[in-house]
Amino acid sequence: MKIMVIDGNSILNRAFYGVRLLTNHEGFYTNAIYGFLSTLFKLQDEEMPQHTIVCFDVKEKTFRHKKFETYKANRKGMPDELAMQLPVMKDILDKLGITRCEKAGYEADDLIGTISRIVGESGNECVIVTGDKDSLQLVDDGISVRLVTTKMGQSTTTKYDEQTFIEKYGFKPIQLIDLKALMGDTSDNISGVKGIGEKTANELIKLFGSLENIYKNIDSKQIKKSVYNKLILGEQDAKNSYWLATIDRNVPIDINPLNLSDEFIDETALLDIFNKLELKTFINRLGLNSSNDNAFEQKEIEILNIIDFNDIKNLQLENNEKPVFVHVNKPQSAICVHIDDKYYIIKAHQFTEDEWFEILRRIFKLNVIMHDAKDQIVNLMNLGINTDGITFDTCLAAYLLNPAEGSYDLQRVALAYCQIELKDPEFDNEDAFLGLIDNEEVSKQLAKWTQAIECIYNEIMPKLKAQPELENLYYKLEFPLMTVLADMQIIGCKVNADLLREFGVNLDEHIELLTNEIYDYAGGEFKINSPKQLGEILFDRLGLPAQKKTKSGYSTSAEVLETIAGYHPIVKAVLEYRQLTKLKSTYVDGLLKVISPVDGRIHSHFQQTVTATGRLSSVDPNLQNIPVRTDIGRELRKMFVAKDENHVLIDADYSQIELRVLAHIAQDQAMIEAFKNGKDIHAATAAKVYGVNIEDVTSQMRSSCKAVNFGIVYGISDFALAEDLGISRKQAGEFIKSYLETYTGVNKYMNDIKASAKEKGYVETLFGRRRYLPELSSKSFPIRAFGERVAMNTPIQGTAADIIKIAMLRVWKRLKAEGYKTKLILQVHDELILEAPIDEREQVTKLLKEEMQNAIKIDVPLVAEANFGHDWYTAKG
DNA sequence: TTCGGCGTAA
DNA sequence: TATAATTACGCCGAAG
Repeated sequence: MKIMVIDGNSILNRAFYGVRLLTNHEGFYTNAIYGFLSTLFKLQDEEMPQHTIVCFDVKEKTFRHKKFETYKANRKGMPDELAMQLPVMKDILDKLGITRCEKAGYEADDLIGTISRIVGESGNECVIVTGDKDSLQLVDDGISVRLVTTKMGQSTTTKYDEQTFIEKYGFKPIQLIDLKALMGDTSDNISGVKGIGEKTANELIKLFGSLENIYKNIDSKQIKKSVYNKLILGEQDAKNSYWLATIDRNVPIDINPLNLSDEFIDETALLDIFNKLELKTFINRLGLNSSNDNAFEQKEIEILNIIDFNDIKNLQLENNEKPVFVHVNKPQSAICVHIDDKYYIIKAHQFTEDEWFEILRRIFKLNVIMHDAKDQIVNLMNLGINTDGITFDTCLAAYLLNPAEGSYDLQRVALAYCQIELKDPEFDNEDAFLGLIDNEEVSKQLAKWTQAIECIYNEIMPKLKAQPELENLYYKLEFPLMTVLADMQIIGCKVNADLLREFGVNLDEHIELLTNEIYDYAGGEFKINSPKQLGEILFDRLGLPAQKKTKSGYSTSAEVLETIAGYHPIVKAVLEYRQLTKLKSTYVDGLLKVISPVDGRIHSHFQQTVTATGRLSSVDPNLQNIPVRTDIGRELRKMFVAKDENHVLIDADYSQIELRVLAHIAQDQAMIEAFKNGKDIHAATAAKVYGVNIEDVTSQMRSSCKAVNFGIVYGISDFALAEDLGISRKQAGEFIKSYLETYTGVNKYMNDIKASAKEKGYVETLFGRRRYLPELSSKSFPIRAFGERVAMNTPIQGTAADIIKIAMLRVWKRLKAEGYKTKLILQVHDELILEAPIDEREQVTKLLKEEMQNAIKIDVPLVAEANFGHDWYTAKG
């Protein structure tokens, strides 16, 4: 008989850190469970044991802790993402009919030691599975260890029996205890003998065999004087360490490993659990799914390489209502079209350019479903190909179902929803692709990726339908918006490159002067942009008072430098240097790099599946953080210009959109009233909080209230407000208190939303955009507190994002429908920028303000203000 | 390559 | 108890 004993905690840990974080769509983490079961099933297949036992540590202190308080004292608890998986893991094992073994006061190692001894002594075979080398001491006749290691996400196991152990280590397994007694083990906080490391310990063991024998022969000439001294000094440590490192093989365990009943597998329960966890591979693996709705997974992929243009015609691609799954590879040079159960592979190099365009034209008339279609739409539209056929994007849907994932590339989504592991493409650039072009692998890989899209679609559709508001958001807003964003990306924004270069030269001159000035003050050259070197100069060499520390040294942030600017002229110079080099490197150089040589315009990518709140983001370059607050920074906006003298930029931005949204969501009558009366909200707030007439509000009072108004939206704390306003924490606390007494509705909303988030596990915007908040059930206070702030902020920021997206879509549609030449070119969270022919300016401005202000009806007016000019600097007003 | 520190925007 | 404001992107230096 063969028994397999698994160190549950050890394998679960390895699985957690070895498999990247996976969750189901509700945000419940599943990666450790996934990894554990993969390992378990793989080893069961390989070893074919009659029975499997999984041992777990119990939370309580063990007999080792009781004797030595320091034992494993430096161990940190499990992260919450892992802790939440543990009880579910145990439940799965129970339902699999696998014996679990736990005993208070003992570690899993001791249970394994005992079980393996009993099995070994009975003449049966025992295989131990663990990720912990300590257990190797248990290796004996009939007892082997499979040591699991994880490298780059792949787990591999090495099998040790007595012979292989001796070959590798040169001594017997049991002598590992002696070795550890000498060299110690930092991970368990076992001291060993001070000053003796791995090398000396190994030599001693090979010479004397055991700790006991070393001390018996302590006067032997074979021991060097220095080692002798260390051994004498550390004798007690060595003995204690020996005791700690020894696994107890005589635990009074509650099971009899030689008489285990046959495993009963509770299929119904397992099916339910795996469905909830969205771990479908295990459903298939265990054959739990008799109805077999994943027929396509088992089906051989039928690949048809299309090489003759006439074949395209024969495909009867026209007028096909059925969904067609399409995947285009990265250099747009091959496409896979999946209809019914066939996969058509079409490679560009086998056709003339005209033929290829015609093929694309036909394909994208079909009812096409893709993953991450926006960049493809951009490419196709640039080729003049109509993409109206595209009806669904699985990437966008995955984002809406859980916008906090961070990344939604096909590989990740396929793994999350279908447990399909797609290999990295071997041909993601033109050369590599041409090299492999006729390789059958290329076709196969394309087909597999396309198959994954179908699987995701089948998984995601019911989930989207189950949330009607989200479904509505998807079809009415996000999906159509994708085309708007593609359009914006194609049009881009014209940049005056000459002016930009000139500005850069100017900056360089100033930077040069500042650099020399700083070197003079510092008494030598150094990298001013290195916080490390700068910190040493300022705080060590010049002896300026350090304020804050970071993980790696002194903080040199602008905030810190400003407080010490009076002490030494170098500080001001550094601050100015920072500002100018920032403008030069990030903006001047950064923007020059991305001006298209074709049209002299910048084509930023507006990303739709990045932020957790529903906002857009902008990359390559980021046009949502072009400076505006300082005069010198704002100069950059003069470089963003309308296409010629017959055009202007029109810039409209919402006034206080987030506070307005807050007033509405919180149904705060006082705040709603203030907005309805068209008052300056910060001044109105000050008047109420300070109890004065609005005419008597000082600029000081207004600015304090402005800070609180901002802070409230972020989930304020007295600490942060105190920092911001430069007042005491107590004062800040009282200030917040009187603010919340003024706006009681806001106060109630903040409490209610936290309670509701905790209860439901998520928060929503006005339009049902949802964000899950696993942070709220964390045991760690900072993480929980973060979750609460996010709960307060996301509905506000997210609703504002929804609103401007609605406005964008309507503006774009009206411009098109009413035949304007004006184009929507940029969005900056609460601001839209159009490029308009001068003669359309007035009408289009009216249209723009109208659509922005009427995007939705809420209990406060939405106000948008518009300006225009030849460049962004002027248009911003 | 990847990470920390910093700074830009809403 | 301990922590200390939301959402992003990009550059530099330093460590790997």
